[in-house]
Amino acid sequence: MAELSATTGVPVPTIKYYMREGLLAPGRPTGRNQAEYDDGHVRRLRLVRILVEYGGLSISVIKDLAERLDNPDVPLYSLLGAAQRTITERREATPSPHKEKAEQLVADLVARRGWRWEPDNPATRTAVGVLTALGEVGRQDMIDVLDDYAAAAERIAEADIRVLGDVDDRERTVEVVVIGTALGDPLVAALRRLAQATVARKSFEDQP
Amino acid sequence: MAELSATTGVPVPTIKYYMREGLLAPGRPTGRNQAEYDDGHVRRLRLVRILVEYGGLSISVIKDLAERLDNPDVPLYSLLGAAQRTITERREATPSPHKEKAEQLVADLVARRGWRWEPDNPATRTAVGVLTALGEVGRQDMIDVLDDYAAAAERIAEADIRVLGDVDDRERTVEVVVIGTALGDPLVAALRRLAQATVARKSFEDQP
DNA sequence: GATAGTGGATAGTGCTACTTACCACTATCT
DNA sequence: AGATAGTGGTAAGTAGCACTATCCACTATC
Repeated sequence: MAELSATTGVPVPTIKYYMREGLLAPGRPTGRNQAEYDDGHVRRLRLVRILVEYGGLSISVIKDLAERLDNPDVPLYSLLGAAQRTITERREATPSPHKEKAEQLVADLVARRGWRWEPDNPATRTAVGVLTALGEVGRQDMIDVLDDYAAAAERIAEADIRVLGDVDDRERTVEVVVIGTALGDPLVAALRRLAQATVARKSFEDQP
Repeated sequence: MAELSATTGVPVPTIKYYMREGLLAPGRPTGRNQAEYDDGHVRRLRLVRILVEYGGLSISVIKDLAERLDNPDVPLYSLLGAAQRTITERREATPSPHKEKAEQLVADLVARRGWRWEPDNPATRTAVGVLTALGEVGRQDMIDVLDDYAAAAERIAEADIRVLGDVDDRERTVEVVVIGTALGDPLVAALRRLAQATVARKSFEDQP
């Protein structure tokens, strides 16, 4: 276990805690108080750390994900959907006229883009929630650029799926979805900031 | 105060708490135990709630933001930068060969896109951190689509700046930056998921 | 044979974002 | 005019989370 801790940089008590919580399978026992950990443990531990650190996922969500990953009866396609759904946090907006407008906006956008309309998808709810909030603070201008956001999102999604196409075995596929979803978000956010800094400077220099 | 609570949906004790923490200015006193709250209070309270709920910002970060917003001596450009930086969380990666590669990747990307190279920008650090993590779990394939991500990010940033160009007064400008940054991230993330669902289905149907 | 480490369990920690409880006082309803 | 609910202000308490510390009997290793 000391070795597992050393190669991943995760403290031993934390590893124990993850095992207790079911995020990490126990090692193969080689004696009364000895167990062996293999490469799978290292991979899983790294995955957990990444999801916690960059994805900001809670331990219970990761546990849920880990359980599905470890259960061979769960078919791949449902795993992919579940992974996506689990990672996305639900954000209900309280009913209001703004919410209805927001729902219409999302429905129209989805139709315009030829996307699937999935009202129960947490991503749909989050989009509605964000647009509701924008409506409530009167930021119509931000709602107006929604199509640009959507086009950009589609481009990202295409890249995501391209990556997925290259992967064959089950464990890896799910790993890519989980990591890609959890790490892609902060990555896009970071790149957005970097681009903003440049674009902003450009347009402020033009008219200072 | 009951009215303030009713129009925003924030419980009275929470409003008191926010005032104590300096996120919200006290009302104009009209008597020994009575005060008046105006539209500015409603706006600010909504802003705080949005940043907490969708932006996932901590109270102390929001306090920092609120202080700058309320201080007329802080020039606009520094406020914009501060807002961006405050909202972005820092994510240091521990030194490793992967980290060096990641730094090189980001530097190259920035150069390729003609962006400004800002090594101390938390967004740069986050990008490096994410790429380091990807390297550590051996997800080279995800690193390969970085340019698509960057192109999409640039498109989003352009939309962001376009919105900003339409705003004139100080308080509103900062509000747009803060809200746009804090709400844009989850919005993009949600749209990405929606697009993924469609794109994935398309490519899985082709080869089931 | 001393020391450090093991798997396993329970209890404790530090942090954050609120909530509760209390105060003296006052607006408002009846 | 008296009961009731609400006010601003403050101090103390709470719930949840992600660990972290302590303890245990035991064992591998120096």
